[in-house]
Amino acid sequence: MAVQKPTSLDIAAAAGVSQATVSRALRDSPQVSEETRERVKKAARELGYIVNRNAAGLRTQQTNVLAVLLFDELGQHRFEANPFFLSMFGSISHAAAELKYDVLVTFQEDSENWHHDLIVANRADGIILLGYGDYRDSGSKFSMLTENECPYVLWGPDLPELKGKVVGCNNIKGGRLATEHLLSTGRNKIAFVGEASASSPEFLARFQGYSQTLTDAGIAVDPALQFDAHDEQEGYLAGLRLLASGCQFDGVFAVSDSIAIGVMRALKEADKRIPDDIALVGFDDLPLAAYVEPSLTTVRQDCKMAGQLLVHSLVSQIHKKAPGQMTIEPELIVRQSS
Amino acid sequence: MAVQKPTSLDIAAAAGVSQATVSRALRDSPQVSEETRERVKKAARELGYIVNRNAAGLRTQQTNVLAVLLFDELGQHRFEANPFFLSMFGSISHAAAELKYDVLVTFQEDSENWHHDLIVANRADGIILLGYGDYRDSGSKFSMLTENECPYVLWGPDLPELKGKVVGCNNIKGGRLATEHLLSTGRNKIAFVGEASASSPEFLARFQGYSQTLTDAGIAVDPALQFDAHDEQEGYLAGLRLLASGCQFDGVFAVSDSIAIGVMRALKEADKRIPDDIALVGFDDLPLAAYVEPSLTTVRQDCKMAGQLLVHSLVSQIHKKAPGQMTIEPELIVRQSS
DNA sequence: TTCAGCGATGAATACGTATGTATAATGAGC
DNA sequence: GCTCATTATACATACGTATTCATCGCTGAA
Repeated sequence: MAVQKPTSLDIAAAAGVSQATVSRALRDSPQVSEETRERVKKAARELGYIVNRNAAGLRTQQTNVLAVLLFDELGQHRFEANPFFLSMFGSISHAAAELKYDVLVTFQEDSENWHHDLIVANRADGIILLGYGDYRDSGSKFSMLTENECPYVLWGPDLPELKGKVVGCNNIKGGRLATEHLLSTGRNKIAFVGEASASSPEFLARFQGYSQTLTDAGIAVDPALQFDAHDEQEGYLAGLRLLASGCQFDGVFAVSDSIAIGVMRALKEADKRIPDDIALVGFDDLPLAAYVEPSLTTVRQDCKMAGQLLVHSLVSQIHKKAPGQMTIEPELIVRQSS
Repeated sequence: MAVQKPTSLDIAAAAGVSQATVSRALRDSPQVSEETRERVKKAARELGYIVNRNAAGLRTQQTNVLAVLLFDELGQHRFEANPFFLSMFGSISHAAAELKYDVLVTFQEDSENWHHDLIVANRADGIILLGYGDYRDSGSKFSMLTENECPYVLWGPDLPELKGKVVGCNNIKGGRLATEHLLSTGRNKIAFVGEASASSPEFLARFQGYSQTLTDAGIAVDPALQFDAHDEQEGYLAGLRLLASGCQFDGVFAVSDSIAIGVMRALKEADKRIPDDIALVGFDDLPLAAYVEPSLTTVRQDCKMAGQLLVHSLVSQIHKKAPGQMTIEPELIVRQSS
C-alpha cells in the first residue's frame, strides 16, 4: 500500500531500542518505562507506523474481526426493504469500533451452507447472525458452530435451546403494548395478522402478548380474527380475507410494519377510514411507517441498543466472560393510524 | 476457534507429501501432478482444513479484503434513510465474494480523519468510499491515498481531478429524463429543488440536465423557480417558499426522493392536487417512493450494477489493470405523481 | 551408455509481530 | 563492599503460509 511501509524494526532503529521494546511500548505494557514508551510512540507517529494485522494476528491467533452474517433468503430486495437490520448494523459497527474490532460482512443466501460459515468464522473471532429466519430444529442447526467452539450470537427469539446466544426484543411485551393501546382507544374486536406458530417464534411471542392482554381484559381470543402473513403482499391478502370474512372488527394488530402496510392497503381499497372505522398498529417502526398515510402507530425496537448488546455479548463470549443484558424493551409509538 | 485447527503441515502428513506441495496443490499450481493434487485436496476436505488468512496474508502481503468506508456525516439516521447505499452495499458484497474478496465495513463520521483511512487501508487491499459528500478541493483530499499508492474508488460525480477513481450515474442524463418527462406531460413551468452549485457536483449535473432540456425546448431557465434543499425537511421548506413566491409552476423536479417527499408534504398542506395541479419527479427510487401518496415518479439508479462496477474497477486497480466501465445509466420510473 | 532436459517434489526461508527467557543496570540492606 | 531483589531492555523463537532454490527420477537424443 504505502510505498514502503515501516515495520516495528524500523521504529526500533529510529528510537534506538529493540523490536521487542517497540512492540511492548505500543501495546502499553507496564514492563517498559514511561520515557522509552514516549520515545517509541513518537518515532512510530513520525514514521507513520501501523501495526501489520496479519503478522499480529498470526502471532496472537486472533483477528480482531467480528463477522456479520446476513441471511437474506428473499434476495437482495428483502434487505433493502428491511432498514431495521441496517440501523442495527450501524450500531454494531460503532460498538465494535469502540472495542477495537473490525466488522466483516457477508451476505448469506443459503442458510444450510455451514461450511461457508466456518470459513467466515476462520477469518473472525466471532460471528453475529442477522435475519436468520427459520428456527425449526434450531438447536442442531447451530451445533457446527458450537462444536467448533466458535463464539456466536444471533438476533432473534428467546428460545431455551439457544440460551446465552440470542439477543432479542421482549416480543411478548411488544404484543401487549400494541394490544393494550388498541383497547385503551376503545377497540375490543381486535384482529391479529401474522403467524402464530413455532416456526416464527418472534411472531408467536407477539401473538402471546396479544392474546394475554385480551384474556386479561376479559375478551375472548377469536381464531376467526387471526390471519397468516409474512410480508406486505401477504398482509394485503390477509386484509382482503379479513374483510371478506364478514367478521366484525374495529382494530388490527399486525406483527410487522410491512404487514401492517399491506393491511392498510386492503382497508383503504375497501374505503374503510383509518383510524375512525378501524385502528391499525404495526411492529418495528420502519422509517416508512412515518410516511404512509395515515402514519402508522407501531412498536419500536431500539436497534441501536440491540446492536450494542449483540457486540457486547459476543465479545464477552470471546473473552469467556459472562454475558450481560440480552433483551431490549419495546416502545409504543403512537401515530395517526390508531 | 476450532478445538485444534489443522495446518497445512497436518494435511502434508495425511497426504504423505511436503507442506510445500500442499500449498501448491490447494492453490492449483501447475507444478503439482493431477494425482497428488487430488490426494491433497481429499485430505484437506476430510480434516476440515481452512487456509489461515493471517499467515497467507503475511506471506503474500495482501489481505484479500476490500474496505468500504461509509461517510455518514448526518449520523446514523441518514444511512437509515438512505437505502440506496444499502442496496449498493449488497451488490458490492456479492461482487466481491465472486472475486474471493471479503468486505470490511467502517462507518466514518469524520471525513477529515485520513489517518484512520490509512489504518483501514492497511487492513485491506483497496477501499471503496460511499456517501462522501463534500467535493470542494477534492483533488487534495484524496492525495493521502494517492501518495500511499492505495487503490480506491468512490461513488460520486465525474470530476476530472478524480479521473479513473469515480463510479457514478450519468446525472446529466438523469436530469434530462426527469425534465423531458415533465415536458411530455404538458408541463412547461418546471421548478427545480436541490442545489445547483459545485459543492454538490451530482446535484449540479442533474441541474444541468434540467436546464439543457428546458433550453432545448425553447423554455427560459428561470432562477426564480430554483430553490436549495438537501433533505426532506429542507425540501418541505423549499416547497413552502416556492408556494409563497407567487410564481406560477405546474411541475417540480427534485434532485432526490427525500427532497421530493418534503416538497410533496408542502404541496399537500397547501391543498395542491398531485399530479393534477402540479406534477412531481424525484431521483433515486427509494423504496419509500412507491409507498408515499401519490406514489412518486422518479429516476432510478441501478445500484446493483453500481456496486459491481465499484468492485471491478477497484480490483482492476489492485491488479494494475485498466479500469472498465465507470458509469451507469439512469432510468425513469413513472408513477402517480406525474 | 551418457547426459541434457524436464517434471514433480522436498528443503529452506522470510513475511512482521508478540512474548518467554536471559541479561544488564540499579538500588537497598546488611 | 557484597548480595539480592527489582527493573528495563535485548535476544530468540514461533505463529502458518507461499515461494525460491535444490534435488531426484525419468525420458529421449546423441
